[in-house]
Amino acid sequence: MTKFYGEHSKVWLSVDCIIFGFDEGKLKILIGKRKMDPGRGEWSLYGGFVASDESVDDAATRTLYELTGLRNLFMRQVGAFGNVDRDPGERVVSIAYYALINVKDYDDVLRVKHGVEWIDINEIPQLYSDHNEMVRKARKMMQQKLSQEPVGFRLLPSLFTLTQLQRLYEAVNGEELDKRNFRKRIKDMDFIEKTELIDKSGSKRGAYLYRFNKRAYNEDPNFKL
Amino acid sequence: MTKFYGEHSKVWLSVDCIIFGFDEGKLKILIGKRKMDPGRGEWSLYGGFVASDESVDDAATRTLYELTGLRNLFMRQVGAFGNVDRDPGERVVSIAYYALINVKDYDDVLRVKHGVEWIDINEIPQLYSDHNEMVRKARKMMQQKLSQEPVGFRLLPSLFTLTQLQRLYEAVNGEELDKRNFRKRIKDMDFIEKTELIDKSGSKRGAYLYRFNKRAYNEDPNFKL
DNA sequence: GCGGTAAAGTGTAATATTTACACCTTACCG
DNA sequence: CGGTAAGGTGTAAATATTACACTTTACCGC
Repeated sequence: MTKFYGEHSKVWLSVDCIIFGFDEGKLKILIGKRKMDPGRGEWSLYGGFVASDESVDDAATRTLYELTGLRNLFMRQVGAFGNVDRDPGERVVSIAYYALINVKDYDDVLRVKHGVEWIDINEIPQLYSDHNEMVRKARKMMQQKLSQEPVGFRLLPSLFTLTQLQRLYEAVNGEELDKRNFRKRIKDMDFIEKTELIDKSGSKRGAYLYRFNKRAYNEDPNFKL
Repeated sequence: MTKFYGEHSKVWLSVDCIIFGFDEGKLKILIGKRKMDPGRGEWSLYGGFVASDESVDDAATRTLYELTGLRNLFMRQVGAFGNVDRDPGERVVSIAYYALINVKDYDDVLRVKHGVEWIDINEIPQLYSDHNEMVRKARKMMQQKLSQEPVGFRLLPSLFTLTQLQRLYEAVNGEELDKRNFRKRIKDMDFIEKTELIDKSGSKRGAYLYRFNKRAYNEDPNFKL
């Protein structure tokens, strides 16, 4: 047990998840009221402890699966949060991760069972411990990522309209975009493919549905939004 | 001790430092031969353990100070590295940090005492454990940071020539820049101030020395390089 | 003292990118 | 069958980026 590093002290390691979703034209994250001490009843990110036989990344993947029932989510590490007194109970260092999910993929029964809710990213209440800081950093990193790689699609259904895509980028960056300029850029990216399908839920006229072609992107990754 | 989280297991936490310096027109980092088991004799980053009474950031600051004798370095977290078997001895999760220092500020006696050397970032040998991965990620983050904020100056003396500054950005980004275009951009940034001082070490003619004015930058932060 | 040398310093034109902007189309609904 | 609300489309101006070459200066060696 203490073959090499016996003189040093150990800490508990946890993971906390910032799960982004896009719904009703708004960027949201999943938070819930904490069900255990310390901090019972406070708004909090969903998290869990890192077990001795799993990597930190695996712990995050497992925690995301526990909460959402979803696998193969887009997930990135936000960073380690390690202030001595960040957890009111004990010394716990937490590694934050963010993930992108399509809200429609999340079974609402499961959501209610875990007691979490989708809250507009601009209306996050005070959260347990340093979770607000985690959310801020996650949001910055996620904004950055979405402007450099075509991962925004992970927040949308596999078929989406250009207006949906535009609203998504507007919500993420907090600024309105010009419709014609936006569509001009989309046209330059051959891996955003127009289908023959039409969505009539958003308008009387109906809008063409598009799809992200990952294979085409890998061949010619000229993403720019 | 186990008031709340007794059923979960704890881990050792360490910090590892990627210390960037700029010398002889090259971007370098400090690495040394490991002096302890496991991994004795392998090339490695400099690191240390996180103590029970210090934050992870504080542990990194302390470790940087131990190695360099310098305080108030520019330092950023790279992330947590948490594979189960990343350390051949025990379960140790490590938080990597990168720092920027002016090579001239580092006392060479201290450097030799710790047995570390400046190695060209493009010629890093195989390192202990997952340290190569840490270096790769640190380099990417540092490139990104230098292109968005005026922190490159932390790698230079407080007075520097435009050629030095250009060589620095060339080394960081791995591509040559056009001298006239580069200087045009510098002229647009009022917080890069020309002094009346002249450096004659780099040329017969001598070049004007410039200085970064942090106050001026805070008032008008229009950095673009 | 003078020619060679090596880095410092300087401007303009062509090209590419980004921005601003307005009207017609379509299909449902009452 | 007129009103409505979202879908869809092109051009010109402004801005940003790139490419490019010669003069100046002071030291050094002869």
